[in-house]
This record gives sequence, structure tokens and C-alpha cells, in this order.
Amino acid sequence: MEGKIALKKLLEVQEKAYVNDTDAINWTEEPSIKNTLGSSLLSLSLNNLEPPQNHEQQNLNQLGLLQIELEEVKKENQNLRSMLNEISEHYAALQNQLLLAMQQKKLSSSPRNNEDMQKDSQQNNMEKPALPSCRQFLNTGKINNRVILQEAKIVEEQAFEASCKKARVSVRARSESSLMGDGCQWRKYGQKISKGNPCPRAYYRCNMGTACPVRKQVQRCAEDESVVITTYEGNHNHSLPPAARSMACTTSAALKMFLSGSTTSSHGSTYSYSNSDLFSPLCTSTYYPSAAPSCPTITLDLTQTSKNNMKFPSAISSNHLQPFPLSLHGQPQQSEGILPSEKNLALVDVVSAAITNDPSLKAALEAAVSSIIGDSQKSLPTL
DNA sequence: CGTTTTTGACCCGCGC
DNA sequence: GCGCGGGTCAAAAACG
Repeated sequence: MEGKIALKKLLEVQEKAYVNDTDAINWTEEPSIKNTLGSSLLSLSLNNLEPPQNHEQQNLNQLGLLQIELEEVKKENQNLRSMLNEISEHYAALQNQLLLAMQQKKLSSSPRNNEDMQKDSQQNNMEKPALPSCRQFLNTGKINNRVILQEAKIVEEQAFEASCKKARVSVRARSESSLMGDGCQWRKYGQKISKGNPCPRAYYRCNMGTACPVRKQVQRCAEDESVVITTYEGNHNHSLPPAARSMACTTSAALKMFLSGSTTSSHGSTYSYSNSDLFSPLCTSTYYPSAAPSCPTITLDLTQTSKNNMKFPSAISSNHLQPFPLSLHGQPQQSEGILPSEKNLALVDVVSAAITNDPSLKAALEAAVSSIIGDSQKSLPTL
């Protein structure tokens, strides 16, 4: 019977590991379990190796029982898996609804074109079935949940794509090479010397998919030629290699967060991430000129390294950046001479929470940083 | 020889 | 309407 106990223990550990990944126990490293399992399994194998004398029938019975039990546990495991999937789906759907609600709030709070927005939303409501409230959603059945989830995803994707169509993500990084290793294949299709910058601007197109709309511009900073500014525009219409996916996730997540959680001026906005502890002159009051002023541009400033802190945008003005440092592990830290508004604090909270609570975003940011630094040997800044 | 890069010409939007 | 500047095209050159 020791074998049965061992199997039970093993299954318990497996179940525990499955239900909560973060609390998963590496049973091979857990001394008590390791010892118990070790001795039990050993005795089981020894029992099985015993010559089939009087115990033959007993062993066969045991084997049968164990097989039955194994099947039961497998079923239970499947149930747990499906439950987890459902919970994940619920979570995603609720997240979508939150996003939509935030977007609607943003639209309704904007005094400009309020009537137009209402008309648009009415039109949208006529075109698409209205999304249920959270309570309704939670009370609906399994099939309804799936349908709602799909609808929510479609609506969200449409809204996001519309917002992102012209949105850009700019990455500032110190690099000897003018090309950032972002995992994608790019084809150069043009080069120009822009006004106010002696360094030429290179234009690249994504070469990985057929007619992929993604483009990027690469230009060295006029003030500091060691800084390379890479601006990405558009969404990939094909699968990406892991390295490129990390970057795409980062830029997409950054766009998503800011388009959903912030205001946008009529003349376009520029936001900035930075990973520096202190304000750099480049960040405090410099406007990174966008070739398309009507497009919102998010700037990931990776020109300075830091261990624990990351700087996030606060002021969302059309022409100036006034970021202040934000500790990802705590509350926003106020910088000298810069007073963030309540709205900005809220935005920072959203961003902070998003990164703190979303391991994938955190990982994507780390991957993006590592791809830019291009030095896998060095330890990455802890986010 | 196929692919990629270079570079001058062209297009288009915006401000005056 | 005109000029300016950013973005794109496409032929030629370079490269492997």
C-alpha cells in the first residue's frame, strides 16, 4: 500500500502545481516529499519485483486499483484544466470590458465632438450587439460567455486597431549600430536627411510577411549621436519570432495602456517611458518631433540604465514631456519642481499596476530592454 | 543572378 | 497657389 500512498502524494503535488503555478512546488527539491516519495516508490518497485508467489493476486488487484485511481485523477486534472481555462476566459472578458468602459469614459469626458461620439456609439450599438454588464456577464452560461468573449475581443480589437493605425512607438537607445536587433527582418526602402538633424533618417519595411504594413524609421539623435531613435508604426500581419514578439508585445502594450488610460490632445500626443533614475535633459522638456503630428507617439527611452526604477510619463501635452520617476514597487515618486496632476497620478497608477500585475508585460519589457542593450551576459534591470 | 541598398525624383499634406 | 518638408517609389548600383 505504500505505492498507493506515494502515488497519492505525487498526484497531490502535481495538482497543487497545476492549480497555482506560482505556488508550484518542485517536488524533487522538497526534502520531505522527496524522502517520502523516494522510499514509497522504492518499496513499490521492490514489491513489483518480488517473485509472484502468494502476493501475485494481491499485486494485480493493487495495480488495477492504481490504474482506476490514475484514470480518476486524470479526469480530475482535466476538469481542473477546463476550470482554469474558463477562469482565464472570464478574466480576459472582464479585462476587455474594463478597457471598453475606460475608452467610453474617455470619449464621453471629452467636450469636443461629444455629440458626434454619441452618434458614433449609437451607430456602433446598432451595428453590433451591446455588451452586457459585468453582473450580467457573470450570470450568463458557458456558451453565452464564449460568444460575449468573442464579441468583446472583436470590439476591442477594432477599437484598438483604429487607435493604433496611426499610433507610433519610438524607442531611444544608445547603440553603436544604427540597427536595433529586434528580431524582425527589415528592408530599407528610403533614406532622407531631415531638417534640423544632420544624420539621415532611414526608412525600413517589415520583410517577414507578405505585404506586412509595419514600418520603422531609424535616425540618430541630433543632440547625442550615440542615441539611436527607432520609430515603429503599424501592426504585424504575420507570426513573429520570439525576439520580435517581445518587442511587438512591448510596443503594443505600451500603446494599449496609453490609448486606453489617457487623454489625447487634438494635435497628437507624445508619451515617454524612461528607465533612468534621474531626469535626463532629453526627457524633462524635450519634444521628440513626430513626422506625423496627428499621430500619438509613445517614446520608450532606454538611453539610461537603472536597477530598480523606471520613469513614466505624467504630463500629456502636445509639445512637451514632463515625466517623473516612478518606482514600480511602490508609489510614484515626485520629482523636484514637477507636480503631477491627479489625472497623471491615476495614469501612473494604471501603468504601474499593469506592469506589476501583468507578468507577460513585465517579461516583454525586460525582453525589449535586453534586445536593445544587446548584451545577454549582463544582468537585466529588475522591473 | 537574385537580393539588398542607394539615391534622385516624385507625391502629398500642411502652412503661409 | 506656392514652397517646404516628410515619406515613398523605382531604377541603378552594390553585394553575396
